Amino acid sequence: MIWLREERRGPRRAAPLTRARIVEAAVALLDEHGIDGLTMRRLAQRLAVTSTALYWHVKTKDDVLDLALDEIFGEVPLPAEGDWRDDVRALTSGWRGAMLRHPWAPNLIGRPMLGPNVLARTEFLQSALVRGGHTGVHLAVVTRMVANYVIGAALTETTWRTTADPEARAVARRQLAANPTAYPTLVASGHLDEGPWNDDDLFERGLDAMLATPASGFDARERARY
Amino acid sequence: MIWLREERRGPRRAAPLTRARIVEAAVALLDEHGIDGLTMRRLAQRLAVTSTALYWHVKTKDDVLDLALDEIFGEVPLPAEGDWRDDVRALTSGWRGAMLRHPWAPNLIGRPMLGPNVLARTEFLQSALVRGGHTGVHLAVVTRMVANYVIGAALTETTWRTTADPEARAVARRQLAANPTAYPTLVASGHLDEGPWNDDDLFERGLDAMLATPASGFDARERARY
DNA sequence: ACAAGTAACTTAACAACGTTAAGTTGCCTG
DNA sequence: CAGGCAACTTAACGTTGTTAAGTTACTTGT
Repeated sequence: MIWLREERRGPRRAAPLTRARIVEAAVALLDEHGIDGLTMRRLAQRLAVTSTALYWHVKTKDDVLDLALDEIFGEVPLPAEGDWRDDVRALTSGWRGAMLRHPWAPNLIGRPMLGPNVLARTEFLQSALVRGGHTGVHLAVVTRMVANYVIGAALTETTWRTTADPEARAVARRQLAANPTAYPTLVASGHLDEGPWNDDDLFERGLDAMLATPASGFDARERARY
Repeated sequence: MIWLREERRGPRRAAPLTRARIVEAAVALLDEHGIDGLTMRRLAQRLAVTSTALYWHVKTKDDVLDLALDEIFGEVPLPAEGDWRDDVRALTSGWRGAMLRHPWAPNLIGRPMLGPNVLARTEFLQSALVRGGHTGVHLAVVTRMVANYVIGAALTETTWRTTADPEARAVARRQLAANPTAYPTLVASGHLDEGPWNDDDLFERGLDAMLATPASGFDARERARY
C-alpha cells in the first residue's frame, strides 16, 4: 500500500533518484515492453542505477505498479463543470482513452486504487452525478454502474487489441463458425468479427443508456413500459 | 492459446495425469493460496508428479490459467429459457457469483476468453437479449454493456474484499476524511464506507437499469425526458 | 575545522520461478 | 520378443524480486 508510505529524502546527487523519476521510467517501460517487460533491473538500468537502489525509494515492485497506474490517470483532464451528462461523458471517455493508450493499465486494476489522481476523478464523477439529481442508493448504483462499465470496457478492449497472435482471432472465428449449432446467436451477430461498428461508438451508446437512468431509479411500473 | 491445442494422450498409469486433473488441482490451489500461490512446482507436488511432467499436457503456465478461468465459468448454471430479463439476471448473477467465489478470477480476465464455458454463457446472454427484441447495433451495445458491467463489478468487488490489510481500508478512509475539501462528494456519500447497501443489491439495481434500455435504443428526445 | 551521523547509493548473494533438454520406464503393437 | 512411442523423471539454465551488508559523500553540531 504505497499510499500510506511517504517519500524518503536526503541530500546527494546531481540528478537524484526520486519517486517521480522512477514512475516516469516505469510508465515508459510498460508502454514499450508491456507488463512483463517491467523488471526492477531494467527499470534501474534505464535510470542508470542498480536495481537495489530502487528499494530505497520504494518498498516493493507492487508499489511501482500502483504508482504507475495512478500516474496515467493523471493524464485524464478534469473537464470544467457544465452539463452533467457531458461532464460524465468527457471524464469517462478520457478515462477509457488513458487505459487504451496504456494497454497494460486495465490488467493492474485489481489492486486498491487509492492514488490521488484516481480519487480526484472519482470525486468529479460522483459530483457530476449529484448535479444530475442522483442521491442515496441511486447515486451509489449509478456511480458503480458507470465506473465498472468503464473498467470492464477498457479491460475487454485492450484484451482483444493486445492479443499478440493475429492468427488467433481468425482461428477463434473459424472455431465459432464451425459450431453454428452451439453458438447460433454469436455467429449470426458476428460476435468476434470487427463488425460495422467501432468500439468508441459502442462505448458511448452504452454510456448514454446508463445516463438515461432516472435519478430516482426505475420502479417496477416504469420498467414494464419497455 | 490453449484453445487451439488438443490434449495429448497415451497409455500408462493407474491414475494418469490429464488436463482435467491439472485444472482441478489448479483451481483448488488458486482458491487456497491466491494467484501468486499457483506455481508449477506446487501444482505438480499436489498431483504427486514433478513439475516438468505438467509440460507434457500443457504448453505453458498461461495455459493452466486459461483453463482454470474457463473452468469456473462452467459452474454458472445456464437457466432454462423464460422471461428474457429474468434469464439475463440469473446468468449475470451466476457469472458474478462464480468470480466472487474465486476471487483470483477477475484478475485473469485480460487474456482472450475463448473457452467453451465462456462462449456458451455469452451465447446464452446474447440470445436472451435477442429474445428481448434487441438487434443490430443495439444488440451489440447492450451485450457489451452487460458483459463489461459484470466484469468490472466482479473486479472491483474482489479487489476490495481481498485487500489483505484490514487496516488499509481504515487508513484510506481516514485519508479521505482528512481532505474533505478535496473530496467533498466522496466523503459525503461515504464512498469507501460499507454503507447501508450491500453489493448484491447495488449490482442488481444497476443491471435492472441497463435492462430498461429500449430495444431500439434511446433517441435524443427520449433521453431529454429525464 | 573536523568528527559524527545518516541519506543514497553499490556489491554480493539467495531462494524461487518458468522452462528446455536429455534421459528413463513401461505399455502396445507387429 | 523387438521396436516405438507415451508419459514420465533428472538435471540444469537464466531471470526474477528482494535482503543484507558494505561504501561514499553530504550535512550538521560543536
